[in-house]
Amino acid sequence: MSEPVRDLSIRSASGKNTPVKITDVAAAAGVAPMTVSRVINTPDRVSPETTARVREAIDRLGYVPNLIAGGLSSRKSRMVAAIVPTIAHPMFASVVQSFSDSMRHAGYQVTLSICGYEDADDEALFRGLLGRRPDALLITGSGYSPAAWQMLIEARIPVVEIWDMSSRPIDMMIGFDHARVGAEVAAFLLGKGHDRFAVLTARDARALTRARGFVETVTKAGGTVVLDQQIPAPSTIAAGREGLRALLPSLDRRCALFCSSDLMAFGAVVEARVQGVRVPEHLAVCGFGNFELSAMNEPPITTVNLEGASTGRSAAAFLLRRLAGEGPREDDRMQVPFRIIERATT
Amino acid sequence: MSEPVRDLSIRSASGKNTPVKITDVAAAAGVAPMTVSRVINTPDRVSPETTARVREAIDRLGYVPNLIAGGLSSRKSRMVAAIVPTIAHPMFASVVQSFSDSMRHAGYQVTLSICGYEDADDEALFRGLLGRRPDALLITGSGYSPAAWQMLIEARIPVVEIWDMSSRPIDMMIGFDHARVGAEVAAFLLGKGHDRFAVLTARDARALTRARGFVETVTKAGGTVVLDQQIPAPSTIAAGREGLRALLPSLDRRCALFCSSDLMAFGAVVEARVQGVRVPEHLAVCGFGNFELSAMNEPPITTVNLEGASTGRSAAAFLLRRLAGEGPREDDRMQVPFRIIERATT
DNA sequence: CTGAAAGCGCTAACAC
DNA sequence: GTGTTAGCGCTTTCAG
Repeated sequence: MSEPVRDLSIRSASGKNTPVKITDVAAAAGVAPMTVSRVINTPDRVSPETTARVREAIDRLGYVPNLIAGGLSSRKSRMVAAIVPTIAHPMFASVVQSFSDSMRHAGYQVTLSICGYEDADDEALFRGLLGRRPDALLITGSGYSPAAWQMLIEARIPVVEIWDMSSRPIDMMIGFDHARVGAEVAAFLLGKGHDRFAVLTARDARALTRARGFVETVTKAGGTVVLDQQIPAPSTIAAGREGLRALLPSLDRRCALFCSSDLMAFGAVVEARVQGVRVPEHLAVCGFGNFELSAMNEPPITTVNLEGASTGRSAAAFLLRRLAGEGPREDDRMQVPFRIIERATT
Repeated sequence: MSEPVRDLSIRSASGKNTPVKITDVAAAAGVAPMTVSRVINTPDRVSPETTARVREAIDRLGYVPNLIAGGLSSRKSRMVAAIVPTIAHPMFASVVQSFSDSMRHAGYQVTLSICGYEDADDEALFRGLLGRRPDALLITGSGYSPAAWQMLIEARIPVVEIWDMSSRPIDMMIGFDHARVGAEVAAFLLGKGHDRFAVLTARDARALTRARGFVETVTKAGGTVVLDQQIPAPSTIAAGREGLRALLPSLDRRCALFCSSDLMAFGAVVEARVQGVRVPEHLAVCGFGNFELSAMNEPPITTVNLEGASTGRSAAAFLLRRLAGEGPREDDRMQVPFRIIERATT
C-alpha cells in the first residue's frame, strides 16, 4: 500500500529522483536555461558549439522537455483536439488518421476524443478539452447544445467542423449535404426504373437526414416507400439482416433499398442470399461509406464514396492556415465530393 | 492576412479579450483565487454560501479552468496517454473505447495516439507524449527500441502494456500468448482430422508469432503446410481473396486455412465461393478477432474471440490501482482469455 | 472555512 | 549569441 510506486525504476543519470528539468541540463552544459530552450525550439539562433554541448547534456540526462510548462509560458500548446462520435466507422477512422498525420507533420500533436452518438454532456466534454488549451479543434457534426456552442466561440481558437454541411458554422466547415446524398441516391435508383423503395437507417442525425432526402425525392417522383426502418446507432451488419427480413413481405415485387451504412447494406445482401431473394433482379441495394467490405464482397455492393482521407487532410490544412495567422476566408466552408459507385447490387 | 483571426468572436462577459482566469472569477465573487480553486477541486471544504457565489461567477463569466496551469502546479495532469497501432481493427477500437470510458469515469482524460505498424520513430512519439506529463500510459505490444523503453522507465509513471504477453514487461501487462493462440487453432483443426494446412498472415510481429505457433504445432503433429503466405500489415479482405487464389493449386485435396485476421478469413471465404471451393468440405477456414463480420456472414466464420472491452477495462483498473498509490503486485501480469468460436467454416 | 505567499518548469522580452 | 528578469495561471503550504 505505502511502498514506493515502482521499485523497478532506475535512478536517472542526474542521480535525483525528480525528472530532469531545463535547469539541470543548463547546469550540466554550463549555459543558461534559456539557451537550452533555444537549442530545442530555435536551434538556428544558437552557435553550433553551444548546440553540441547542450545536445550532449540533453541526451546524457535523458531530458524530456515539459510541454505543460512550456505551453503555459508561451500560451501555445502545439496540440489540437479532435472529437469524433466513433472510430469503428472506417470513414472516421481514415479522417482521424490523415488528420493526425498532417497535423503531426506540422508539429502539432492530436489528441482524440470519442464522444459516442448520444450527445450526452457535451459541455463537460468541451470543458475538459478546452481546459487543456488546445491551439485548435476539429469536431464532428453539429448536434451541440447552445452552451457548448458558446464555449467553442469563446475559446477563440480555430475550429473546423467536419462531416456535415447543413448547420450554421462555428468557424470553418468541411463536409457535405447529407440530404443531397439521399436525393442523389434516389435519383440514381429512379433512373434505373425503380418505383418501390425501402430505407434502412441508423437513428443518428446525419443518417436520418440522408434518409429524409431519399424519401422526399422518391416520393416527389411518384415512387412508393414500402419500408422506412430506423435502428439505434451505430449501424451493424445484424441490423441489415434484420432489416431485410422486415422487408420480406414487401418483396413480392421488385424493390430498391437504401441503407445508411455499408454494414447494413452488406447485412441485407447476405440475408437476401439466405432468403433466396435475387440481387439485383428482385432487390437493388445501395449502401453508404464505401467500406472495403462493399468492394470486396461477392456481389460487390453499390455505395456512396466519401473521401475520408482527403477530408482529414483538408481539415488540417484549414486549421494550419489559421494557426499560421491567416484570417477567415471565403472558402472556409468546403464541400467534400461524394459519388455513387455503381456495382453489382443495383 | 493581417486581419483579426476571427471576427465572429464575441467579447467574453468580462469584456476583456483574454480568456477569463481564476483571478477574474475570484474578483467577481469577492473571494481569494484559492477559494475558487477549492470550489472546483474540493467543494466539500467550502461553505455552501461561498460555493454558490463562486459557482454563479464561474457560470456568468464562462470560466474554463486552465488545466495546463493546474497540472504544472499540482504535478498531476489527470490525463493518461494511450498508444495503439491502428483503430481500424475492431479489437483495438473496443479496447480504446472501454479504456477511455473507465478512465474518464475515474476523472482521467485519455488522449489517443495512433502509431501505425512500422515502428517508425518511437522515441519521438514518446518524447512528445511524455512531454505532456501524462499520469499513466497504455501502450500496445512491445516492439520498442531500447532508448524508447528507457524513456518509459525513467518517466516513472504506471505503464500498462496490452495485446502481447511474451516480452519482458516494462511495468504491468495484460494480453495473451500469441504463439499459444496459433498452437490452439492448430490443435483444433488437427482434432477435426485435417492433415494439410495453410497460413495467411499479416507481416506484423504478433500475427507472425501466431502463425509460427500454428505451423510448429501442425508440423510436430505430422501435418503438411502447403502455403505460408505473408502480406504487409494491416490485414485486408482483398488480401484474403488473393491468398485463396494463391492456395487454389493446392486445393486438389482437403485443406485447413488459418488467417491472422477475420478480414482475411472473410476474403478467403468469399473467394472460395466464387471459385467453387466448398467450405468447409474442401477448405476449412479459421480467422482471428471475432469481428461482427464473421458472426454475421453466411456461412458464419470460425474464429478466435478476444475480449477487447474487458482488456480495456482491466488495463484501466491496473492503472487506477497504481494511481491510487498501490505498489506493484503479483498479478500485475494478466492473461486475457481467448477462445476458439466454432462456426460453419470448419 | 478562507487567505497570502511561494513556486511548478518553462519562455517572452529585453538587455548585453 | 547568450543571459537576466519576470511572469504564464494555477495549487501547495502554511497561517489565520
